[in-house]
Amino acid sequence: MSREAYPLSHRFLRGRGRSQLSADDCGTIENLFHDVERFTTAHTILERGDVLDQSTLLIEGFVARVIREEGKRHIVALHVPGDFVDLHAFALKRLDHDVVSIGPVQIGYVKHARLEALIPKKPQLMRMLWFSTLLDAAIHREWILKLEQLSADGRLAHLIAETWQRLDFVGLAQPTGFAFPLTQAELADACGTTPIHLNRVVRKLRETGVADISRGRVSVLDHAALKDIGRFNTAYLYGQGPLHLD
Amino acid sequence: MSREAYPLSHRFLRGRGRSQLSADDCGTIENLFHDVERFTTAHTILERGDVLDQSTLLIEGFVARVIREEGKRHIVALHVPGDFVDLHAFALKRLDHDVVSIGPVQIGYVKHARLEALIPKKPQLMRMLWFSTLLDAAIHREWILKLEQLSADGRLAHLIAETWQRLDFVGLAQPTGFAFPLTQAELADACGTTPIHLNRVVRKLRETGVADISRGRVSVLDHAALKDIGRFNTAYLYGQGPLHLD
DNA sequence: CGACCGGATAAACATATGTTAATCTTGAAT
DNA sequence: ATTCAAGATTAACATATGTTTATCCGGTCG
Repeated sequence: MSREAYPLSHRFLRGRGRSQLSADDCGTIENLFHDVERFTTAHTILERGDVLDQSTLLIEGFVARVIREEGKRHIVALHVPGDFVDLHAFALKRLDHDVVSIGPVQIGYVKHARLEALIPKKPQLMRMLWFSTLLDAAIHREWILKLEQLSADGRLAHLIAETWQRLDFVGLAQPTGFAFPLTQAELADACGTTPIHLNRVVRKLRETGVADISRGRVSVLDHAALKDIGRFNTAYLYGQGPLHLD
Repeated sequence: MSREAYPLSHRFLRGRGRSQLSADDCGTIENLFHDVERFTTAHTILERGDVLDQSTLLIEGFVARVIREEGKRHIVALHVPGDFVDLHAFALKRLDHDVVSIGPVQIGYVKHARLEALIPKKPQLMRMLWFSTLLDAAIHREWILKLEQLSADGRLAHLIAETWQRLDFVGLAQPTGFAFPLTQAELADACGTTPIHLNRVVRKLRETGVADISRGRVSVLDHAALKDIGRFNTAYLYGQGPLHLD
């Protein structure tokens, strides 16, 4: 149904207030995209400093927002299908970070001029677009909290719990876990630690029967323990209705 | 001039694109606020979970966005005069964190209904409001980066450099430093470390002649060293024009 | 003037994490 | 099947940071 009707955008805000969009709005969004692109391998989609006249919707796969400094890579955000990855560029115009694909991805492009034209015509839709950028900011704040509060094992547990929940919003989580193509080095970049130490943590989670991360897949074995270690509370994701997981 | 004309809002977006607001827009903003409040002492202005029908502009002083967990306080954002502290509540409706005053503050309140009414009438103004929430998100990302990348001395140096720059945008920085009422315990909450360790760092910055933090004031002695220690690059603040500092 | 209190400073020790260097697995390519 | 490269794992050691406890300092109030 919605999946067939909106092949590009059916996951946008799913589980987080998509129902507040009218069928008309959903159609408007679906038709915004003038181009769709696929990458099968790791690829830098957008570069820091780029001045943009378009924004990017993630349709399939994972992308990360990355800042490189002194030979190191730091992941400051991770996106799942349905996320409007750099809608913020609509107002900011230039990027303060790179956007890179992790594993195979499919993305859609919208010209800012087309968004511009919607402001007076579709105020409710614009509010939902604004809302989606604020969800990103709420996730940013939670990452700040987890980095201030938790040590490496808590950070990894939190990342897993958050990603599982976000994938569940858009129908891509299984009860046993989820597909997740990040390498340990990339997980370390997202947790603010080193690959060596992250490996210690991965093994510890495995040995304690909490979760198993291997071959591009996360298997969650003890959800309660995972949420406890990561101090994960779903409120900041602003999900609607009952959650499938738990 | 603008200070007298807009006593509440003259600092909003100053140094960051305020010039893109028409005189009409500036007047509209100034007249949005139905109430102004002062607190002379530490005070919880808004609480996590609150459902809001209004948002808050910081007119004078400092406020922090705080998350309390397990007896500890974590500062996930810090605001300076001119910041629309919780404009994001306009779209999110409920808060995922507390907002607390640090030292004496003055704040103004706008009803969401009044903002709502502006969407169709003042599209350019709405875009600037959206823009201001995206600036917050850019700062969030930089905090994530600094927490992932830097150890405690770098984090503190970065916080000082960032705050100095943001205060300079709104005309509240001096060439020698700035008034900053955070205690060492609060600085620790903002840097993700303990008061004891933060004290070590404060002393080190003092002993090495980089900066002196005492009696509610930051004195910057060696700006180049400070920026270097904190890996501070101002680009993410999206300031306009030449910078006074440096 | 003295007492008091929040904040700052300090020492000693335990632990998480970083660093360097190597080795081991695994899956893809030939 | 063999080779190869990328990723994962391990060990040994150095260091930053956390923890606990105590002392010191400076302003405020009686």
